[in-house]
Amino acid sequence: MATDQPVRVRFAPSPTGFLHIGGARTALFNWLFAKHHGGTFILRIDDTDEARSTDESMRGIYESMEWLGLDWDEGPRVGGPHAPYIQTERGDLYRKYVQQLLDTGNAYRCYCTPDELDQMRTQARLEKRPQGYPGKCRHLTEADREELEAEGRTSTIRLKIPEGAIILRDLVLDVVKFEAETLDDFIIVRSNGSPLYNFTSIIDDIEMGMTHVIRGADHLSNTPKQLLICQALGIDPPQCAHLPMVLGSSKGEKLSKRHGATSVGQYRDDGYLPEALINFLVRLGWSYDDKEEIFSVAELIEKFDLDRVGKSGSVFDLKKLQWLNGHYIAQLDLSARADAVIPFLQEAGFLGETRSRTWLEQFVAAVGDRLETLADITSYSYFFTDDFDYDPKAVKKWWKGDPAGTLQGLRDVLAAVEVFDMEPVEAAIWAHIEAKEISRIKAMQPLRVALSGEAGGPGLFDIIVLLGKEKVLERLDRAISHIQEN
RNA sequence: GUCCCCGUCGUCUAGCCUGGCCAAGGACACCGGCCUUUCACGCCGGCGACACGGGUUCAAAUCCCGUCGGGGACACCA
Repeated sequence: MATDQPVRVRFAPSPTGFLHIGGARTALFNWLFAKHHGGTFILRIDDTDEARSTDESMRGIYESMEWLGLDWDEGPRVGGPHAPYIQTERGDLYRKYVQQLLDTGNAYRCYCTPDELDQMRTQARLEKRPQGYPGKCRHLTEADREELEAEGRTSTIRLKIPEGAIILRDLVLDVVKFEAETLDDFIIVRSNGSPLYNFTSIIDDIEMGMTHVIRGADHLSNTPKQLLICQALGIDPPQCAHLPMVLGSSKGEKLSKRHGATSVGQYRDDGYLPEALINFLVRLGWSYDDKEEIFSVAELIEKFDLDRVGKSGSVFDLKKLQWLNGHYIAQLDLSARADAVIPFLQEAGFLGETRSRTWLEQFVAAVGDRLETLADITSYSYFFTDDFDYDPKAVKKWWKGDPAGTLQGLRDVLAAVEVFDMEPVEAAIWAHIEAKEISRIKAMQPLRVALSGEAGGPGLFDIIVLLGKEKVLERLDRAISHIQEN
């Protein structure tokens, strides 16, 4: 537990699915911790469950981490002094530790079959006894073993749990005490010879020189087991820090699909910016002070540390993510914002006809800070298509009195504007309004509804200029006849 | 059931270690107002919490005990 050593931390997902929000938060905390302390951030793939692990998941995880900007100093694709970083590729590296455990009497072979184990568990449950392994094969003699093996039985290897208390000094939770007797002799090697997570994970942590293990609180009950393995091996374990859970609702449930999107990739596809997600995620369990809410990655690297991580679980609040996202989108300069928004416009089929880069940037500028997600850009469809309806509420409120007459007046004025630029258009409309002695709003809003179908949105002159003279007159004619027909 | 963790506004949290500065601060959301050609932004204001019960103390959100509530883990999953 040499805390004066250079920090080495890891994120060790199992590739059984996409990168989950909770996993991303864990990865982020590890990454920030490493960066803050000038240490090394390692990505390791804990895929000892070969049945559930897929290459696709692995690629998805890399991709999501790269998108978030969580680059790893050692790990798959980049290599490193402890390569390979994929557990199933680490061969029989674990074997010598198993042998040592066996030789020192800290582990033993168990010949119970899964069926027998299952029965014991069911029985224990019925009798309301602890459901852990009762230690049946713990005291087998050499002769017993030979007999069992002669029957053709294969064996798993279990760790022999000693007596006494296990004291965990957690960087987040402080001191947590476990009684060894409440743990059972758990399996560290399957009957087919492959090692299990609780074993490989801590062995790799040691092999790879991790100074800290920062992971979700859902791993807390694994920790005493791993500590015991270290103890049996006579090795100093890394420092632990258990992060509070990310919850899905105020009911305290673990975040799941029921509460909305749970994968990092989904948020990317929904139009969230990585910097917004990072900022949001970091505040789930970590705070800096009683004021600051918005942090750039650089600031986080400077400010993040484990001592300001809280203990209680936090609910994923989409509203707050949206607010942050809106903030970061507004932060983007015009060109970057246009770039960011293009894929979403394409996806919606709005960029079919050629639009000039200039037009696009003017459009994005007109939309301004009205976006909470990049995908929100598609709600401004009337800039791209004539296929829109008049919002009934907008119609009711703004097409009152003699709307057709009002619009006709505006149409005539606009038709007379030669150069359809902002200044002349604006001047013409102002002049018309003054001449007619009507209030601005009573001319502007009906016009807005006619051009966009809506009562809100970007500046009206922006809309007019962006649409162009032809479109504007066309839509005015359409609105006028619509009004007359209804 | 057993073991472990957690418990401040609806939500994220500051404060808790080192009791008094807290008739509990900020942020999101919500509500109202201002700004404005609309919407949004922004600004101003409002609503709103120490789970409960004991104890210690001159004084408790802060320390102690208990209760209740929530969660996690109890696999030849990770």
